[in-house]
Amino acid sequence: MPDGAAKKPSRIHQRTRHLILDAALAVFSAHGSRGATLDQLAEAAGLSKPNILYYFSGKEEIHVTLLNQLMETWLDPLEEMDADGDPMTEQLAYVHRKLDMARDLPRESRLFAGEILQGAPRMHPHLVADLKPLFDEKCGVIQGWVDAGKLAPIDPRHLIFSIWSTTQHYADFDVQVRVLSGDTPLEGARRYLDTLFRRMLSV
Amino acid sequence: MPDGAAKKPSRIHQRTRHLILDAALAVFSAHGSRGATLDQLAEAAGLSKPNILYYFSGKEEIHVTLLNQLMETWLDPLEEMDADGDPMTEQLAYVHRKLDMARDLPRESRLFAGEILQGAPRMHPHLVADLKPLFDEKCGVIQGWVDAGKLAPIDPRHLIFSIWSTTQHYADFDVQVRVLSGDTPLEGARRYLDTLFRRMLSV
DNA sequence: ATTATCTATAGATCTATAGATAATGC
DNA sequence: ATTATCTATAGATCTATAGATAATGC
Repeated sequence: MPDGAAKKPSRIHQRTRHLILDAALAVFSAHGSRGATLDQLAEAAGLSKPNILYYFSGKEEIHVTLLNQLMETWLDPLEEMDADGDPMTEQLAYVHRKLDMARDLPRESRLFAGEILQGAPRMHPHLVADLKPLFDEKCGVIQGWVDAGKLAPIDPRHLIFSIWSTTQHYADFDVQVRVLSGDTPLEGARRYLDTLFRRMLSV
Repeated sequence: MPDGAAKKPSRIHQRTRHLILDAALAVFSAHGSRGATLDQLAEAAGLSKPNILYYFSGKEEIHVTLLNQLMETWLDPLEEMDADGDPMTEQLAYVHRKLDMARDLPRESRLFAGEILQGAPRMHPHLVADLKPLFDEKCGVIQGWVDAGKLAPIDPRHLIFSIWSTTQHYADFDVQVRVLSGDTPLEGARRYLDTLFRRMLSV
């Protein structure tokens, strides 16, 4: 093999990697970084423990890989907020995208929540390097809309925090939400949050 | 000792129990149920491992004791919501109490969040037996205010969820909040949330 | 020939106990 | 006398490796 040529991963290799990462998402999001064991990963992936360690150097590498992939997914909906769009429409669309993610990607939401809850030991650099610049940019956009009188005056930072917290709540605190509201209340949540932010931001 | 007479715990016993539980709150909230080790508990409490097990039958009992105590603390601010008070004042006061708790009891907030995040394996019965009835009662109170035209029409359940999520966010996602907003932003949070719920609930 | 997988197990970490000793309260 | 604490370590659990075998791709 020539110098510097990357070894092309086989199709089986790629498929098994995905299999392991998907199993790991389930296990890590349900039991936490420390609660997850190689036994559980192997069981969930339908592989032996040594086989998992053939694909990843260890439990920690699997976890870190998962979190790195997640960061991109997590930034996407904020990136889509369009400075040239209608301000109110853009905000409500962002709320809806985040709520869709709470519904469709609850394991990812809980994985992220667990990491932040414990002080972001693995993700802290990502937060500073990737999330912070995007956050600042979008805060600037929102502040611009406020200054132009197109949104009611608010602190953009806290607006974004409240959008994150209210939407992710339905994924992260799912058990509690179920106990308290009986049914799966995502339709009601959508109506409520739409009203909440519409009233908040109307000039 | 007569039949059925409880053995009176000595003063040292009570003090050491508290010492252990306080250390455990720090360790469990920072590392999760599985991430916390007896070594860390002993270190944090300044005691030997066997001494800790002299006071509690094991790690699990310490964790459960912590969560049981927490449930009461956690219900308190909701219990204070007064059906005879002024509706808007009561709602905003509740928001402020919850935000005070995020500031003053962040470890408790994170301990609770971690437990719910992992499906409430220990607290689920408490949620059903203690939280649900109180939640339903207060939802009824809020619905009464809405029906009487004293609050704007909203679903009380989602209102409460949004108060919980927006306030606890400042404790549970503290690291992220710090990275993104630079300073400790609790004064700004108070103003923002006051405005948010005032606009939401104004008739 | 190389890649992918397994069984068996070594080594590390963590929980909990055995057994001895010191401190406290009648 | 009882309560509280310690050192040393047994036993359980978990991560990772050794070494052999099966499957895949030139």
